[in-house]
Amino acid sequence: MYLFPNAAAPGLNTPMRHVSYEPGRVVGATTVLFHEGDDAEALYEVVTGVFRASKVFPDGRRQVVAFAYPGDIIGFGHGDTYRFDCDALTPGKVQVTARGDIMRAIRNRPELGEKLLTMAAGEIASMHDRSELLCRKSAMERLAGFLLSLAGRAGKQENDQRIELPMCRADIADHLALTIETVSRNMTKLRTRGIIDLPNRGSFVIRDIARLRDLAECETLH
Amino acid sequence: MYLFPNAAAPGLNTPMRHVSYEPGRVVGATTVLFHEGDDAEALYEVVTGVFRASKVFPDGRRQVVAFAYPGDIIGFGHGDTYRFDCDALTPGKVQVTARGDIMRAIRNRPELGEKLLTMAAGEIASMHDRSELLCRKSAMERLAGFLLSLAGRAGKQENDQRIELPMCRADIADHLALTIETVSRNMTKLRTRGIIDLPNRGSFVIRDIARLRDLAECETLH
DNA sequence: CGCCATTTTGAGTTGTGTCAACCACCGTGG
DNA sequence: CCACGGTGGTTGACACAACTCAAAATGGCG
Repeated sequence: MYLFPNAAAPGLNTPMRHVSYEPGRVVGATTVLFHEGDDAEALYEVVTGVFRASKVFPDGRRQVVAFAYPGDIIGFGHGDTYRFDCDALTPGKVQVTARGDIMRAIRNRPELGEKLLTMAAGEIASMHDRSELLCRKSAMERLAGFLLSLAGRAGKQENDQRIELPMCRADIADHLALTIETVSRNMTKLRTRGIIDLPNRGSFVIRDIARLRDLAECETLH
Repeated sequence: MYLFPNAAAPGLNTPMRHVSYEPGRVVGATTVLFHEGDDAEALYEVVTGVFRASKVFPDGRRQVVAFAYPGDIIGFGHGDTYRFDCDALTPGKVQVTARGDIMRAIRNRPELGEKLLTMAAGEIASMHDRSELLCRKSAMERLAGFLLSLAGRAGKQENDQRIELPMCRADIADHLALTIETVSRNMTKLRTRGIIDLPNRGSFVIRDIARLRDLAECETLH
């Protein structure tokens, strides 16, 4: 993931913003923040919009590492060069902090280093969960879990609220390590069972969040 | 993984050992270093032997997170409590460092915090590779890659050298997210094709490392 | 309205899991 | 020294979820 949900390190955002006084950068949809292999010069905090971190393998397969929502920080945990591409799915705004500023800040304020280590630990834990998700869960469990995570990020945990789906099926498929056909079939299944609605391509509505949660957890309800 | 290969942070081992003057702990096979949920009080550096980090899920399935060889450090990247169990596959020796000592050392020497962050970045990168391995690779690619990684750790990159296989099939299966039957079938396939030998349960010999590398990389050679 | 990209649906294939039987190794005890 | 029992490993038959290839349908946009 390489992305830290802000909850992972409460209180860290403030000191980080103080490190640098860049005004923030406004970007349009499809704007590329950086490519895999570029010098990892900066950290990006998503202010508005949705960003996509993805990686293309030699054989052409693609892995969408993460979708970054407001509050997420992109670019931490790389070495000298970025390990994936990052671009904008929607118009948005990012707060840019130079890498060097971070390291300098750590030297002056060791407790900041500790906080970053705590963030790293949280990041590692979430990668753990992700690798469990990818290797042990069925297509339906993955999709249900994904839709729930979108609902959580949007702060819409109730039934019947419309939730944006800014990524296309191919993005979802590459994120969950499935094919677009499998994603589509399971979407349809959820819809015909009355668990979700698909009013149009760019959004969905959870009609029965309890059953969706069951599907995300349990092997045998598909 | 939560384990740092020593290569990830050259020069870090020395300062870490200086933090605490514990003499090292000798343990027998099957000794448990810690359980999931225990207070994460210490870091363990493997001096000799092979250790296993694993996690059991509510439904009884198990994931072997990593195998730790001499030089690897176990216990970093957890929060307040360990996130998996760790026990010894063989008799061995570990160097124990109290967690508090690490954090104290960071306060006094900020550059140590930077090093640890670099290690964390390396750790995150290896988790990345692992999640690619688990979700995009076939059983044969996984197994071939696993055997190659064992050869690498043992420093035996040439053909016809006997390499220890201290873990049982079930451990391998749970590490690669496969069943023991699938592991076994692919082992047999490698043997009948003359790519490896299996002189006994506890070891293997690579007969044709070039072909093994091809299998670890390429989708279509199985 | 009509075009094009995206999504959905359908039909058939395949790799891996499941369940079950069998085998081989190895320590134990007579 | 060998028979025995048990654990761990291998092999076989079958099932099924997800993939592949192909075609149809949908939706957005000029």
